[in-house]
Amino acid sequence: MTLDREQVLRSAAALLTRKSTATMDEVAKAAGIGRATLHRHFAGRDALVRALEELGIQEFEAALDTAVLDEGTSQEALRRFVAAIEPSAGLLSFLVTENQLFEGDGQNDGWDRLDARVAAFFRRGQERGEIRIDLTPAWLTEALYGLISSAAWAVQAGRVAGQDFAYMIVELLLGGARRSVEQ
Amino acid sequence: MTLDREQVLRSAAALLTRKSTATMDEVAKAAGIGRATLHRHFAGRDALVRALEELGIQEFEAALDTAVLDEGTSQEALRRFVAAIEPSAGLLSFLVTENQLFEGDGQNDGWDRLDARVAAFFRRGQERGEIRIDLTPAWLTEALYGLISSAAWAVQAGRVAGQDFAYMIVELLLGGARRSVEQ
DNA sequence: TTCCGGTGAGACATCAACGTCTCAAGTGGG
DNA sequence: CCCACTTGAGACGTTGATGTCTCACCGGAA
Repeated sequence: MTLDREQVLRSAAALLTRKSTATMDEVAKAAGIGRATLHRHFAGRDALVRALEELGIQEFEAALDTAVLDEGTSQEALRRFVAAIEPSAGLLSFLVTENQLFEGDGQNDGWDRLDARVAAFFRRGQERGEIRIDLTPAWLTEALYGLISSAAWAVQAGRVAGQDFAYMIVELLLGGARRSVEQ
Repeated sequence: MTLDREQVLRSAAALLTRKSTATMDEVAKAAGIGRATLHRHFAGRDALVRALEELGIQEFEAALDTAVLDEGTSQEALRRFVAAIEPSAGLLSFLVTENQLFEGDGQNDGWDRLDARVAAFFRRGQERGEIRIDLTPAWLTEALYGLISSAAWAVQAGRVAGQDFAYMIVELLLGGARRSVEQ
């Protein structure tokens, strides 16, 4: 029985999303495999996290590709992206906080590439006059990540409905909470 | 030389904000005291975190009191609150993620009280017609926390300017990133 | 059937952090 | 001045997670 590496990473992601301090033993049990087997495929906890990082980056990138941020209005593009990233929101949330722990040492540069793509999206929106120019692309990028994490957590905690995930994020990020005059 | 408990908690908060997995030894060193002394005043890591939780709740509550959310428009009130919470943003961010680890066991009910006050603020805004009603108070509350955390982190990482802290959060949360017609 | 590679279970040593304790030193109050 | 109290430093045992290893087992391929 050959190990399904993908499936192991999936269950590890699901577990670590809920409990970021989970033990290697817990991760193994969650994947339905032995701890020894887990070690055979991932040299250690660090290696596991790095593999999850690769997975997260890959899914993030796939979501960006799927969304085709260049097409249509900023709102339409962002809505497509958030909908595409939703299944990975928990993993992303875990990786973001995990990344904050790394104090500057070898940080996967994949994140920089993704940050750049998202920031570029907001910048294009500004150039087309669809996005405010008094909020920097860097801040909008960070805010998007924060809202995705918050929404993922709020949904999991049952404080908000899961079906509203994309709507909540996009409406708040683009439209804001203020009730405008025309609506 | 009597130990300054407040000062110890401050430096612990500052350290744990940056490195949430810091050791008791690191916390002690950061506070300029010995590990034994730290243990004399906080029975263990849990006790320390709980003390920080108390501090965070207290500062959060103080910020809510300072802001007087009932007065003026929602925007003015929110701006006052975010400005008041800014010094505690890092600590809050740490406590929020720390809280997510606690799987339902004894959770400080002070958070519920704070959540209720914030949610009530958004609900009042909705009733006065200042806040959209298609975004629930619960989501707006979570989103506010997420934006505060994101902003605190982004400022510390040097990705955004610290002086824009309150402006960025309030403008994005209330106004949204979309460029409106009249502005 | 017979191998062979991968697996699960468990034993084992290692290591880092924890919590406790002791003791010398220093401070402040009486 | 002296004493009570607190601190800092370090030693010590304990715990929990880690990483490695062995061995029996099983399923698929020859």
